[in-house]
Amino acid sequence: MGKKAPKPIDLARKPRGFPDKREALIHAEQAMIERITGVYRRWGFEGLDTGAFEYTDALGKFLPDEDRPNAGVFALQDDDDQWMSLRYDLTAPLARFAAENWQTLAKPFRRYAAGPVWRNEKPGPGRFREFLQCDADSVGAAGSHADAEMIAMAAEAMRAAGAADGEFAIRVNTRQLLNAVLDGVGAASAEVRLTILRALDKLDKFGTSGVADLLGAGRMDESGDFTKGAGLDVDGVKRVLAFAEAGRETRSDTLEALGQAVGTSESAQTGLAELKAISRALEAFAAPEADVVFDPSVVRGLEYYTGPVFEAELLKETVDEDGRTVRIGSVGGGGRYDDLVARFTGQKVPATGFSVGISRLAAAFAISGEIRALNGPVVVLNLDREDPSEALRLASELRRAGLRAEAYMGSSGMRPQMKYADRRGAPAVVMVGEDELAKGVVTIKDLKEGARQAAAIESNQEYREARPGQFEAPRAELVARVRAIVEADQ
RNA sequence: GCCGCCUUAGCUCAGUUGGUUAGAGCGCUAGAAUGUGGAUCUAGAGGUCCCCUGUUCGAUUCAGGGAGGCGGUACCA
Repeated sequence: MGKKAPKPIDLARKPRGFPDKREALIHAEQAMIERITGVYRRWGFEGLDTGAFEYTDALGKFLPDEDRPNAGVFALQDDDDQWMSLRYDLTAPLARFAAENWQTLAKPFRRYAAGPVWRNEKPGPGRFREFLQCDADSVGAAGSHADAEMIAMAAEAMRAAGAADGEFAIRVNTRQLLNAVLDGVGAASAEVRLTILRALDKLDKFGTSGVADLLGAGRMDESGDFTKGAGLDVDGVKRVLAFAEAGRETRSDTLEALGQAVGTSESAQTGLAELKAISRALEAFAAPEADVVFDPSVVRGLEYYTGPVFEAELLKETVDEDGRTVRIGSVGGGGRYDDLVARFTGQKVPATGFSVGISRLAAAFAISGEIRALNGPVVVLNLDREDPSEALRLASELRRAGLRAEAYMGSSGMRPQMKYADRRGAPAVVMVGEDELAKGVVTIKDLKEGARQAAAIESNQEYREARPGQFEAPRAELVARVRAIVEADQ
């Protein structure tokens, strides 16, 4: 009795979709944000941060008097019983800010923002309930050249985030053309129109036959679950598919193909004119042809987009450590939302914007093993358990010279201290014991070099005598010798 | 939400056709090694076999229910 540890009171567990992030991931995400906001700033956008919470009605949907105020968003009631929600994107808070400060802003108001957003949805690979977005928006900018600017800048942001030639594409479409097609097949009810749009959006996922099923009777997924379709007849399915698959290699070829697939209605003409204007502007921006494609199957969210819509897709295949291909797909998106600010001001304000999903992009890089562990600090071993002063002094000296260094703060002996340095990824270890103090030297061990040399050593005895990677240096040379190791290691 | 699969040591997983002491590899701790990380050898610690109820002389194993995880699908402003 009494030997076992007491039973824990609480389980250490974490809600799904709220990821813990270790150093390598934190650095990767922050570097990505810095590079992308760098692009936004260079294009003339200014920073604006807003708080995590907004009043629920300011976010537009999910009113607090509905049955489930928390569906989709995380909501709670303030002291005065008003419902507040954690922001689910950075665009809705921007619309609120722009409306509140409209009189004092230089128009168009061009701002960028980066930060966490929250969605109360089921998480999946690369999908979280708390994740980082990095946005740019122009509020008060009408005209296709403003949309084209977003698109060209999105491509540049993707490159800045680390996607190389051919590893991503910005896929562009416009709501006007989608409306033309819906009208063309006589889809009158909102329900059927929604179902058709959702089916279209899945072209890259399910292919032609899967989308044909969804446009017609319905589709069975691989677990046996059935999704009801839009109920179009054979001719209707054919016409929608002909439109969806009008995408061609080049933007001008796609425009030509679309001209035939989309008819002559007013919205068809408007949509084609939008894409043509975007195409012209993209050439002026010198956006590489392969970066931006026109793709009629792009739909995006159904709530607030009113004109051009676009999506940043990671084309590079992401393979996890078990060799399985993980589907990442869209890592960003945007479009024109001319009605969002009008909710607050009553007056129509044209706006267009773009958002990069930092967390998903970083997750994609992490899954395929591209995020490397960072070097740890130089560790100064503490060999005098009675008085650690010498170790503290040496570590301070290294820090003052700008090196990342720490004195060992635990209570273990030398072997565990070496092990600790190894597991921290320390480039070097500094040792000063009685011998060194007496001789006025420091012992420095280059851990990476040591491991390299030790790989060739067979016997224990030889290993013990070799002390690979280790050398003595005059105390005065401490900083210079350690710096040489650290710098060689980067 | 709906569908499928899964849950045994810190991790990855064997196994028990219902039976007495439930295993491996990795990791961890200690030692070989008298101030020295990785590799090597030796020893050791570590378990509510997810939870509840039922069937049974007996349940980690069977049945029902629940929870959690993974995947698909729906939704995704």
